[in-house]
Amino acid sequence: MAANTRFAVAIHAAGMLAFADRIPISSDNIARSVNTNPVVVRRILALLTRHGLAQAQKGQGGGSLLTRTPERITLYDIYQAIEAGPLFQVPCLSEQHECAIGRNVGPALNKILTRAESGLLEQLKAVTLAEVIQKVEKRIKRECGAQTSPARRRK
Amino acid sequence: MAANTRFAVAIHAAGMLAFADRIPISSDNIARSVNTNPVVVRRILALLTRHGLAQAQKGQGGGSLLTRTPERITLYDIYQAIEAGPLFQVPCLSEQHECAIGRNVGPALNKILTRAESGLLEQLKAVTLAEVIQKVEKRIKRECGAQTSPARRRK
DNA sequence: TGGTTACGTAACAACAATGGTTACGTATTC
DNA sequence: GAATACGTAACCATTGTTGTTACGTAACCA
Repeated sequence: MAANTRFAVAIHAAGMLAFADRIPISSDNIARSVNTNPVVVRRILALLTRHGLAQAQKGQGGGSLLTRTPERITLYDIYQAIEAGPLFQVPCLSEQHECAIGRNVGPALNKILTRAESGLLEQLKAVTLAEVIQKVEKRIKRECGAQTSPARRRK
Repeated sequence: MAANTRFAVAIHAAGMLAFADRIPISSDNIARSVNTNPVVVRRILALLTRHGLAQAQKGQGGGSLLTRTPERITLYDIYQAIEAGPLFQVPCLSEQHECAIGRNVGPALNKILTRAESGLLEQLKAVTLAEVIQKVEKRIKRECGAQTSPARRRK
C-alpha cells in the first residue's frame, strides 16, 4: 500500500459496520479484512466517530457501530469526514503582485476549481452506503455461484 | 506553498501562453507570475509538451507556445497531462483473502470510485482554457475600473 | 565565431502526508 | 482482577512536492 487509500479504507470499514447491523465490530476485525494494521483502522474510525457517523464501545465485545442506517449515509459524508482540505490549491500570491495576470488568475481559478471539485462531491452524494454494500453482496453471491456451478464466462 | 498546486500552476502557465497568443513565453516569465522557481515551471511545461499541448523553443526570444487554440484545450486536457494515477486507490487484497467482504469490496469500490472521479473529469471537460482567460480578463478590467472610480462595494 | 538566452534534466535538501508498528492509559465487560 | 478494545502518542520508512543549483544542448544574434 502507498497512496490515497484512506477514503477506500473508510468506506470499507463503514461498509463492514453496516453489514454487521448493530453488532459492534472491532478495529482488529476490520484491519484483518482490509489487510492493514488495527491502528490505521482506528485512526480512520476515530474520524468517522468525530464526525458523528459512528460510535465506539470499549471493553470486551466492544467495537464500532454506525449512528445512522446505511441508507442515510452517503459517500460524501464519509469523504468529508476523512479528507480535510480542498482537492486543488491555488498558489497564494500577494494582491500587490506586479503581474496583472498573476494577481487575477488566483481568484478566478479558485472559483473554477471549486466548481470542478463539486462535480466529484455531487457524485459522492449520489451514492449511499446501502448501495455500496448491496453491490458487494451481489458480488459475494456471484462468487458462491461461480464455485458451485460450471464457469459461464471468462474462458 | 505546499500542496497540490501543480494543477493550478499548469493552468496558470497555459493561461499565460494563451494570453500571449503565439509569442513564446519563457519559464522565467511564468515563474515570476506564479511566484515560484523557473525549474518548477519548466517541469510542468515539460509535461504539457510531452502531452502535445505545448511546444518549446530554445534560444533567445524562445519559450513555450500552445499547440492549439485555447478554445480547443479543456482543463481536462491539462489535468490528464499533469496528474498521473487515479484520485483514489483501493488497497489491494489477494483474491484468496479469507474475508468474503474483504475479497469483494475492492472491485465494487473501484467501480464506484472511478465513477465519482469521472464526475470531476466531466466538470473539467466542460471548461476551456479560453473561458478561463476570459474570466481573468474580466477581473483585470474590473480591477482597473476599481482604481479609477470611487469604490462601490466593500466597505 | 563567441556570447547570450532558454530549455530539459539531474541531483539534492526540506517538508508534509501516509502507512506501519509499538506502546500506554482508560473504559468496559466477564 | 483479567481480558478486551478504544484513543493516541511516538517513531520510522516511504513517497510526493517544492525549491535550488548545476550542467549539457539548442538556437539566436552580433
